[in-house]
Amino acid sequence: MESSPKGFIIIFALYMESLEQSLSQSVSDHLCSAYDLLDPKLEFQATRKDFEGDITLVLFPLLKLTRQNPMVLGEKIGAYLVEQTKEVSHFNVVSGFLNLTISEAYYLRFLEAFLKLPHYGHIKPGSDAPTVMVEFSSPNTNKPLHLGHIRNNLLGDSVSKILEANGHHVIKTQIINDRGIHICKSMLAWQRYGGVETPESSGLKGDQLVGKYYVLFEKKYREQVAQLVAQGKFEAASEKEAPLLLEAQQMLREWENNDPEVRKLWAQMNQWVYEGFESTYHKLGIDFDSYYYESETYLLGKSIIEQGLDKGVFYKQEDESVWIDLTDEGLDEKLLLRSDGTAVYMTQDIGTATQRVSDHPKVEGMVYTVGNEQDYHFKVLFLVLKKLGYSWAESLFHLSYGMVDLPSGKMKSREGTVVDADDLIDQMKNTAGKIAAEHGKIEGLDEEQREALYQKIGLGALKYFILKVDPKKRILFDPEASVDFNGNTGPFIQYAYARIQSLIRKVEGELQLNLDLNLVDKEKEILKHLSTYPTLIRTAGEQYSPALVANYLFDLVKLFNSFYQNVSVFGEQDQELQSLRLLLCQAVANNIESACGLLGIPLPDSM
RNA sequence: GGACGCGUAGCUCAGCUGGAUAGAGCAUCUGCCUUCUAAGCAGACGGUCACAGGUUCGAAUCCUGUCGCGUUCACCA
Repeated sequence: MESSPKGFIIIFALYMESLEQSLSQSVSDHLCSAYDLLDPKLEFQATRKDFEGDITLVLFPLLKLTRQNPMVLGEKIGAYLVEQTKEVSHFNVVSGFLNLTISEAYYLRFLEAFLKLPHYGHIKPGSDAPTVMVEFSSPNTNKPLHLGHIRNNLLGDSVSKILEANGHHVIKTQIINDRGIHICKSMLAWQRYGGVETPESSGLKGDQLVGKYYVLFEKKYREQVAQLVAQGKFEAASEKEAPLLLEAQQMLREWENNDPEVRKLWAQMNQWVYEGFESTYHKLGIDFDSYYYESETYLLGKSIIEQGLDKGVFYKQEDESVWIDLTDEGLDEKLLLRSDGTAVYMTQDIGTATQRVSDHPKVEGMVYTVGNEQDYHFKVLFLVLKKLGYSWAESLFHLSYGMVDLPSGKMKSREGTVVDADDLIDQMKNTAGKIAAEHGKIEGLDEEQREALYQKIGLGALKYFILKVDPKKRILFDPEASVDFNGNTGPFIQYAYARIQSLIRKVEGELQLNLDLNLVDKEKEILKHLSTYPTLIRTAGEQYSPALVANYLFDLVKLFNSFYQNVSVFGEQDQELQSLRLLLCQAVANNIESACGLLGIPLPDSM
C-alpha cells in the first residue's frame, strides 16, 4: 500500500471521474463512427433533481454536428451506452438532455473502494512533489490579533491543507513586521510610562501589554500636541514636529545603528508580542513551519534593488530615489527605495521572497494571504520579481480576501469596535457551553470533558462561519448570527458526525459489504455526492477556496441527515442491508473527517 | 478622476469554464421526539438574479454601457 502511492491513487481516487471519462470515450467512439466526427466536445453534468437519472449528456452542442434532432440523437446514444457499457442501466431523453441512470452495482463498488482509503480523494505528496510556501497571518507587532487576522489565519491554514491534499509539500510561513517607527512608539511609551511592567507582573498577555503602550503613546502624543498648540508654541499643522514623535524617530535611528540598549528593549518587547501571538495561534489550532522577520530581510531587499539598477530594470531619480516604470503594464511608476536610501514596504517583500527561495530551493510557488486592500501592491511586487528574471516569479499567487465588517460598519480601534481574537474565541466557546447545557447534553461528562467539547464546538462554529464565505467577498460578522448553531453552521456538521459515531459504537464484529443489493434513493444520493469529492478537492486547490469545501460538507450533511431521519439503520431486519447502511454511515463519517480536516474543524465523538 | 472587486429571496450566502422550472440557511408559518442523539427531519411562504443593450438554439453566468457599494492610486505598512 505504501509502496506505490501514485498507482494507488489512480485506482481509487479517480473512480468516479473515470466514469465520466469512460462514458465520454464511449459516446465519442459512437459519434465518430456513426457521424464521421473528430473528437467531439462532450458536456456532462449531474442530472437535475426533478428528472430521473444520475448523469446527463447535453445534446445541444451535438445537434449541428450530427444534423439530428435531439430526440433521435439522444435515443441512439442512450441505447448504445446501455448496450455497450455496464455502468449505464437505462436512460431517458428530455428536450435535448440525455439522462443516464447508473447501475447500483457501480455505486456499491464505489463505496467499497471509498472505504479502503482513510482520505479518499486526497493525493499524498510524493518525494518529488512540488513545494509551495503559504504566507499568512503576518501581523503588526504593536497590537493584539483581531477578527480580521482570524479570517487571514483560517484562510491561510486551510488553503495550506487543501494544497497538501492536492499532493503538494507546503511550508506555512509568515513575514513579521518587526521593524519600524511603530515598534519604537511602543518601546518609548513603555520606557517613559511603564518601565517595569512585564506580562508576568501585569498578568496581561504579551501582545496585549505591548498594544497597551502603543495606544498610550498615541494618547500622550495627542495630549502633547494639544498642549503645545494651547500654549501657542505650535501650529496644529506641524504636529509631526512634536517632541515625542521626534524622540521615537531618534529611537528608530538608534535601532538602525544597532544601539545595544535600544536593541535589547526591542528584542524584549517583541518577544512578549510573539509569545502572546503564539498563544492565540494555539487556541485557533494553527501553527507555522517557518518565520521571516523584516529586520532580517530588508537589507537583502536593498541589495537586490542595487542589482536591478545594474541590470537596468530600475532607474534612479536625481534625488537618488529608486523607481520602476510599470506604465507599459498599465500600472504606475513605483518607488522601491527612498532618496535617503532607506527601505519601503516593497523593498522588504522583494528581499523576503528571494530569501525564501534561497532557503528552500525546491519552492515552485508562493501564496500570499493578504487582504484585498493590497491587491495593487502584489500586482506590482509580482511584476517586479518577474522583471528581475526569477523563474519562480511565474507562480506567485495573492490569496486576496475581503474585509470582515461589523453590522455597524468597519472595525475601528478608535471607536473601540475592534473584535479581539482571544475574546471572540472564548465567547464562542462559552456560547457552545450554554447551548449544550440548554440541550441537556452534558450529563455524564466531567469538567475536563465538557471544556474539551465546548472548545471543539465553539472553534468549529467560528471556523465554519468564516470559511464558508468565498474568500474574495467581504464578510458581515453579525455577533447575533454567529452564535446561531443551527442550519448552515459548524455544529450542524459536527452533530452529524457525532450521530454516526454513536451508531458505529453499537456495531459488533466485522461488517461485510454485499455488492448485489438494492439501494434506496437517499443512499444513492449520498454515494453520488461522495463520488464528487476528488474533483472538489482539485477545484478547491485550483481556486484556493476553502468555501467550496464548506459548501460540499453542508450538502453532504443535509443528505445524510435526511437519510438518517427517514431510513432506519438498526431497525432494518435484513442483516446485509443493515451492514450496507452502517458502512455508508462510516463512509460519510470518514468524508466529514477528511473535509473538516481541510478546514481545521475539530470533531467531537458525541455532542 | 484612473484601476480593481462586488451587486442573486426581508437578512446571510450558494450557483458564474453559458444549459432543463435560479438553490440553501436564518426569520415567519404547519407538522414530527413510546424506534439509531430534535444542534435534527418533512413542508409552506418568499425572486424584475441592480438596470439597459449585445453575443446565440439557450444568459444570473460572456461582452459593452449606466447606477450603487467597497478598496486602492504616499519617499505609510
